[in-house]
Amino acid sequence: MTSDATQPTTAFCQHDHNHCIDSAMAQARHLCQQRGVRLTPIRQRVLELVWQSHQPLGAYTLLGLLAEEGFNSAPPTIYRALEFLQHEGLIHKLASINAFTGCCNPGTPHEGHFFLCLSCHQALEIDTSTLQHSLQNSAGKHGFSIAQQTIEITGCCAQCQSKQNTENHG
Amino acid sequence: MTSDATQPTTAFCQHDHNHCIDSAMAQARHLCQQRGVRLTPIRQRVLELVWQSHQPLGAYTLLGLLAEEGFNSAPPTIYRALEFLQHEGLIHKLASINAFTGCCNPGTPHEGHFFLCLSCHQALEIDTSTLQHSLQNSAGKHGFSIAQQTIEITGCCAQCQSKQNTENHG
DNA sequence: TGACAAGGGTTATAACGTAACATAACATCA
DNA sequence: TGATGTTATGTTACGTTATAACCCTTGTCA
Repeated sequence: MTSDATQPTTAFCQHDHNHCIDSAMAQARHLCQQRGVRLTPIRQRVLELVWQSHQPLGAYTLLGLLAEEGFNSAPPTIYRALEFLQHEGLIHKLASINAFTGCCNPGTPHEGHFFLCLSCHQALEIDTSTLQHSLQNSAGKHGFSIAQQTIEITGCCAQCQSKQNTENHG
Repeated sequence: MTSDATQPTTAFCQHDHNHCIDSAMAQARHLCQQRGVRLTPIRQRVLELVWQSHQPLGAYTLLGLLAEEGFNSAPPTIYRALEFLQHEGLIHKLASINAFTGCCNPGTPHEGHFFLCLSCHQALEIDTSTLQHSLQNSAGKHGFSIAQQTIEITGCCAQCQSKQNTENHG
């Protein structure tokens, strides 16, 4: 098995993640202002924490992180913040692992479709326009009207695969 | 909006469900025997209950049903049975609603892909070979090796849509 | 017949999520 | 300015989903 294929820049690749965070936060502030909704300190901090993590975070993990910073929060607080962020399209929930991750493209409304690496636990949001098409096609055949999509594919990312190959052959 | 399109026979249509259950149970018994694994009374009853229900069942609902029948079970019992049935490909778990549903085609290993109706709460397992193809394609581009797929599409089934139309216009 | 594996019983608890009510912060307008 | 309504957050309690850990029973087989 070779890994010569050129790969797009994704969560699975080395990159300046601080840049991602800054830009995501700026975009979030912009969108909220535009829409006349309030990105309060808690909401903002939750979004930052989600973005800072290299893997999707659970609600209670976030709760713990907030507690460390002096936010005196109980579960409802965090779930409200997460609900707000989801509603504004700033984060996605990963139902299969009960965790949340930042949305890479919050400007345009879309469903979150993900590859989840079982090894490094990172989530890669994928663009699936063709997949979308065949789903709509299938829905049409059954007369089904689509509301929301949960598409979460687990497996092993390219990085982890090559790591494992190195270990096995080294 | 018209609803003239011919539709396949699915969970969303009227049909003799007893026949479904019988045939599913027979197939399960056959598969387990073939594989040398034991379809014990509890496992068998759980599978039947899942099939008897017109909508996916949660673990604790199943627990309640078993309790009514004198099975003196606690959560671990039911989760073990569900794990077994999942492992043998006899049921699927719907992660987005924490519920379980019978697999329509347990002989051939495959992933469960579902339409979930938000109105009648029924689940329709769909065949998605084209979707499969575009997923594999996308995975290939990212060097991602797929293990397991969670594809759960919520919305409104044809039956419920036409019911709602009737109500609105009647 | 005793070692072993598999299945299930039992207790306890972890992890995830929400209802309901109280309070604080903010806006706005007489 | 302060009465009022709205939105956001704090707080308590509890509901729901899932698993860890340990033990006992039963069947199998050398």
